[in-house]
Amino acid sequence: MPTKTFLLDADDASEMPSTKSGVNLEKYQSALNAAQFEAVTTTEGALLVVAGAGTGKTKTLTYRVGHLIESGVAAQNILLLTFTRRAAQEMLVRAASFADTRCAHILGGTFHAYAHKLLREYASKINLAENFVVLDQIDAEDTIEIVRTALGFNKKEKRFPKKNTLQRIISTATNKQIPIEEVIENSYPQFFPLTDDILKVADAYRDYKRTNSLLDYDDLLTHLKTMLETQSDVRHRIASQLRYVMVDEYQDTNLVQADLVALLSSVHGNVMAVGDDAQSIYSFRGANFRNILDFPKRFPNTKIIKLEENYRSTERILELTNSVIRQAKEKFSKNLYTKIKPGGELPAIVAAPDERYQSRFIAQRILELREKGIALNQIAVLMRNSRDSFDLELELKKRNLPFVKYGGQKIVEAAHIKDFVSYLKVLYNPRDILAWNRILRLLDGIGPKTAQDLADWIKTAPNPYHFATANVSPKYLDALKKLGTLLANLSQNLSPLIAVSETLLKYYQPILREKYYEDFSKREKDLENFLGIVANYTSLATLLADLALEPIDLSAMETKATLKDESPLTLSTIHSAKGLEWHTVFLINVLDGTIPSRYAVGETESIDEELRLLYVALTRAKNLLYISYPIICKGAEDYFGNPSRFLQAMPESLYEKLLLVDSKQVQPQLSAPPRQLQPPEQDHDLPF
DNA sequence: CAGACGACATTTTTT
DNA sequence: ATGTCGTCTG
Repeated sequence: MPTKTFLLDADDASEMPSTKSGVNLEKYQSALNAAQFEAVTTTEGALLVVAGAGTGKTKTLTYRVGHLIESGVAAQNILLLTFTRRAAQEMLVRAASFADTRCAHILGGTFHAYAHKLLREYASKINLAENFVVLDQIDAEDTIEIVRTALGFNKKEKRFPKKNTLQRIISTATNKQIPIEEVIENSYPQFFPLTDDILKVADAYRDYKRTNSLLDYDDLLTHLKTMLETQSDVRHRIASQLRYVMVDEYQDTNLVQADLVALLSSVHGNVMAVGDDAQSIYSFRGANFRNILDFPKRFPNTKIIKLEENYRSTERILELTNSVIRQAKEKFSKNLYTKIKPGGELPAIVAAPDERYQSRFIAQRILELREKGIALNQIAVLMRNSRDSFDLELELKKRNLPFVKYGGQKIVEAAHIKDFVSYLKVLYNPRDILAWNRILRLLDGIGPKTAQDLADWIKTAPNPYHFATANVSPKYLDALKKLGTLLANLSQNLSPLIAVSETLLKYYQPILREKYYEDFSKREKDLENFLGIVANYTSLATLLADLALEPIDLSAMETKATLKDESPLTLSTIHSAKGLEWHTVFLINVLDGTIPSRYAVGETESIDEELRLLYVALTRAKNLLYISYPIICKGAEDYFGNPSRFLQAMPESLYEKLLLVDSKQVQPQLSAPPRQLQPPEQDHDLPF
């Protein structure tokens, strides 16, 4: 007998929180200012909160969750989309502590993670294998390489774009929702004559993903969007459940994500976006700060609330940051002010003779601050590029200052971790062609071609672990059999996961030593730490999904593992510092060409984005702010670096200059001597 | 066809 | 400093 589904409309009348009856609003009123309070209590309809840096954006979201839960809304009816999982968890823990433990159970996470969850659930609705594989960026590049080679473009043209360029072109087109031709024309004019071939690669890549059930990051969003657009019953089911949808960092969403927000909130229409157009720093990922301006157009009758009172920074810091954002060509109407932190120390601009001096200055200043009782975890060093801190890291290690670094290479992107994870992937999904490809090439005598041939066999083999039935040369049959038997045995019993991993590590270790003989011990330590992460998981599926969707910073893992007592100092890229704050912030390498990045120079739009990036960095500081750059930079040849053009445009009254003088080499002062800083006592061990 | 070696270019930021 | 490409050898 055929069964039909009858969809009931959301029953608002009966589910409605008994308006504010059970909620003690005084608690909220006393903790929030008027604008924040309004944002928290405006629960119905569309709401846009334009929140300047440090104006209590997170607090507002946190309290809003608390308020909804205390009003009787069930946790599974609230969705909070954030930029990182870290951000979501922090908010939920906070909400749980002041309001109700149920706060911890609301739906949420990143767009990608939430999309992933829904797609697993509804995969069958869009002809997607339930055990589809999520490709991280490296996987995506490797896949593109496979189709590129299959198309023969690897030898044909000398200057054919490389796999990561191809990946970027394709991804940019998706994220900005523009044709690939346009991306090439705008950003990669040198490849314009090859447009047709690039399009062929893009098509082949899409087909390859579809036949092999592979989804890259962009697919997670676009597949969900397509599903919600075309399957109205699914959309209705999902959106009915989501009575309240909240989106953090809306200025960094792209068009696809904006569409998703609309689709997810299409039944109830209770959607809140929080963001700051002045802090939009992800245009390279398709984000457009104009999205936030378009929000009211997309959702008619949007109520707009502005948060402009800053609680984070001192008046001196705010004056400087306000002047920075005023340099933007596209102006923003924002006027941050402070009532509670008047005055303060002038921010300092530090011209260090070279990078070594810069590092010594920072290390020494941090030690002084610690003496004064500022905890290390209240201090951060920020930089434009992850590698800008290498010299400083050496200095910090030398002085035994513990630090955690965020940004830069992700643990799963390191080749040896990727190798190891591939074994796990093959256990999870024996048809994971990409993972097979990787681990097969680790065997002696198997190169790209043989690996590809074997992968083709695996695709249809009745038992992919049973290589005896494959038609392979005896040269490597033994090695294959050994691998196959190991995997077959492990797949019989996947728990405990940590035991499986240890067995695999034993198998992989000799390969690792052979392949990376130059630095295998460092890599072995990485793997050891990685097993520590694995130990927290019981489900292989969850582990693999988390690795793809919430990549862990390699060095963060490394340092966390070695930390003992003192809570560490933070080193972070500006991008990874979003939403965070510290008592003291150092921003290093503020050079023209670094920030603004030399790749951004030329276009007003990208220069503005670099300026916003600087703005984000400076607005992280609560009390002390140091901006530094080396005068002499090292490269193939040493050269004179120019301070960032943004610094040169700052009014001189808003900062003080700091000149570093080595205590051993007292130099004659040229003009009025700025404040001097004494170098460390133990400088005798420095190479001067 | 695998693997080693040398030339060459190439360097953001992240889910 | 690193990865990628082409070329050569076995």
